[in-house]
Amino acid sequence: MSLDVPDLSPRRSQPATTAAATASARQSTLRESNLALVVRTVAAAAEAPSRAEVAAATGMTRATASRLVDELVRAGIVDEIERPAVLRRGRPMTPLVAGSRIVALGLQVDAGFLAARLVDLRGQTLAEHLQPADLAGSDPAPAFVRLGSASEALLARLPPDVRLIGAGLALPGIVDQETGRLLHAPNLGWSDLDPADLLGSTLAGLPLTVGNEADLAAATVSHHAPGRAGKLSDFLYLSGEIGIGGAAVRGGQVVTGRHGWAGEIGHVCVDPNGPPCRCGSTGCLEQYAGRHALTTAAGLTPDTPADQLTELARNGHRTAQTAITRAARALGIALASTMNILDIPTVVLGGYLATLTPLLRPDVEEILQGRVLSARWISPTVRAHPQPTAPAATGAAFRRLAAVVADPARWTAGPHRR
Amino acid sequence: MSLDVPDLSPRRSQPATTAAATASARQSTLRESNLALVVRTVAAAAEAPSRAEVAAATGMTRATASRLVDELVRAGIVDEIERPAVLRRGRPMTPLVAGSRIVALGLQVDAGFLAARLVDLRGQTLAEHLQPADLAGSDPAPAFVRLGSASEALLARLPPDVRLIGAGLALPGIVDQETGRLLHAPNLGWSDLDPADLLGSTLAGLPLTVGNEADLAAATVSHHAPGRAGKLSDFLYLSGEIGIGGAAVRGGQVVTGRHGWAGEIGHVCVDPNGPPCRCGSTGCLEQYAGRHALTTAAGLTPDTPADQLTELARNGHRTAQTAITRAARALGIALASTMNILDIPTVVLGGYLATLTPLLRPDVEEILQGRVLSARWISPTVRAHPQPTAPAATGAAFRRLAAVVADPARWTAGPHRR
DNA sequence: CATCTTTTGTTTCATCGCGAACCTAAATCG
DNA sequence: CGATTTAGGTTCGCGATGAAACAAAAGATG
Repeated sequence: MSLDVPDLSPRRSQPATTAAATASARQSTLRESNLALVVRTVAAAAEAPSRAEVAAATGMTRATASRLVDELVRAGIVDEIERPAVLRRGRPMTPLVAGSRIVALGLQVDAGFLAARLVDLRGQTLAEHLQPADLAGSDPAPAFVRLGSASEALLARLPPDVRLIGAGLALPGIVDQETGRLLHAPNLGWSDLDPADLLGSTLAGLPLTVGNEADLAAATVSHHAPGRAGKLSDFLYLSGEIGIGGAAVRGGQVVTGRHGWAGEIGHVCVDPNGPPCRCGSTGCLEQYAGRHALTTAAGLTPDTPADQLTELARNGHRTAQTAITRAARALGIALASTMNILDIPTVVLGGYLATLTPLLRPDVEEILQGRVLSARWISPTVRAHPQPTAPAATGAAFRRLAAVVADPARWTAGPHRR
Repeated sequence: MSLDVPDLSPRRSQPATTAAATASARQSTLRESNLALVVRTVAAAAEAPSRAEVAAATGMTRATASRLVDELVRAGIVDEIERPAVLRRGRPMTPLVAGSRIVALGLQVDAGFLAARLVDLRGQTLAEHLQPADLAGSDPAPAFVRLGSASEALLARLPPDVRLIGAGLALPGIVDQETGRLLHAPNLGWSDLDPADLLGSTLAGLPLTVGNEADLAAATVSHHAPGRAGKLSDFLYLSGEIGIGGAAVRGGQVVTGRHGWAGEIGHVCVDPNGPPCRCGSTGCLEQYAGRHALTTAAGLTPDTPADQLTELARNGHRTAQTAITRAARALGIALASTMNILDIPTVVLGGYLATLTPLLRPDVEEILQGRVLSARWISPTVRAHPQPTAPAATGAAFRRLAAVVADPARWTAGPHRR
């Protein structure tokens, strides 16, 4: 079961059908697979590799690797860059990197801001548009109109030779993966709306995928760029502005679940007799470690920044300390349950929780050590991952770009499939 | 990302390596993939298909399907069976089924019994050996010796033409997937031992995989036979004799986690102030809904059978009713957290919990409806799945046989790889 | 400075696996 | 008995990769 050999088995991306009615592999499938392997290899490499290095890394002959690279270069999915000044003996190589003319649009709607960002296959931001906005309880339509015109402005300045391959949208709520509808966003007070529809004509014709904010933010922790893995490939991710968004990453892939509703660690029950949550349940983690819950428990205004809370606690502010201890305890309990379910002993805290990590970590790790079944063999760890603004917008773009890495044949000039 | 096209990408069975250093696909890979597809198709089919039907189901030409089937028949992985009496017009077909001469040995050690079972690729039990045993707190060595001689007896009576492809062992505890060691089995009181070593010479040379009992029992819920999916492909599974074993199944695959420690739903925290658990934590689900906890709370002896408990509760036995309500409440809380993490709204209760399901279900489902975020769109359901004796032994055999379905080329006469 | 060595990348040809078209086998139907 | 229908085999061409020789472009060396 663990061969180091390619697996031509059918994709299980959609719910498994009853029978094993999946397409067989043919010669062209072989080529598609190897094209994808070359793109993955180029994208994942720390240093721009040559054709020969790609061949060595993949086990292909130089001939095959070269043929495939040529096709990818023609399609703009891989770029040849200037050869380096430092030369070794032998014919100088032609360094290969991911194509900078393959671009996706990443969008994010948050309770506090709107973001639109253009990202290329190398993971670099070409242009972005960020604007603060107080959207909690607002009418959704104007927000999407604003986001649409921001996108338009970005796209207008795009050089003519880039290929815009799609758009991704991150939303802080429950999204239906099939239809792309936002089912419920408690912090915004929005329910059952179709973002693709509300964004309107701006993005007409551009394929749009909608996803959960925490899931997409987590993707920027696990990946520096599309196809380039970060240091961590297995971790739980918690982020939150008002509530707590959660995601689980396994093998570098975000665990979205069949409908896209997995990873809601913020609504793991800490204490069934605890305070009521907006979600209708009681004692959810969010009610202890959410920003709102935390600042309120500390006797501060809801929008007190995290570093101020940290400073107060460090200077002996008793209620602040109690609130943080309470949050740490809740985090420990909820994360322990999550780790027992998922076998992922690493937690990454993002957003304002990243700032609080030094205060939270000792208590959380102690509780995890006592409550996680496998702690005796692998000690659970908590770490912070400070994010740039609107990481989920980048993550949304990554998700689209990852499709090019996974199946580049769809974007080459080759014979069109389906 | 969701094409109905085979995916030749490398297996991610082992932890993702840093770079994308995976083998490229070659012609032989194509063949291996299509061989596997044929085996899957034959194994999954409800009615034994002909070569032509295999071709139609997979999208291959009849020529290709026929070639591949021939090779599989030669290797004994697929069997041609007698043509049916009822004939249609045209040349009669040759029905194909999974090979009955490919056999695996499934073993299970439980606190209450030992089991050894020979299962073929069709999922049928060829022979089995079950014996009661009170192993809690016992010395592990004699138990494995007994299991070894039971296996020996089974293997001795095996016809000479069968191919024994391996053995699987189910244990009620934490197992290290890499090494196959049992790290900790609280109900047995065993720690850190090597089952392959203790089973000794009997199975020498036979590859042995060790797995968690609940994970393997869940595999028999999701699959009727190796490669033949059951009705459910996404569910949480709970079983327990003394404690509660848990497993999560997603897309027909048991979610084992990176180290094999996932799915420990029995140790999700229901109430941080609850009773202490053997695992070192407090308020685990097991302490409310485990058999021991349940019978004790009902004021009965620990080994009271489930149907007797049911009868008492139905006849108005107050403490029995209270105990069951308490268990249902705990199940609701723990399962709600699990569902929020995994996006799997179906629970299957096995073992003695299956018997109690009629009493538990109303309360559990009501709590789930209130605590699961996605319940408004998909209502969580609880169902029972009564199992035969030692289901995990069958599951352990299935796991080995599934390797043949996944990669039949390793068992054909073709050129040996690696 | 001419030549050797080394490494990259290309070209040519053989091999292998699948698809397409045609052919044979074995049954029912008329 | 021949026509029809369906299962399955045979032959040949195509496409993709591998192997090996070749061409290119640099430093190393005398």
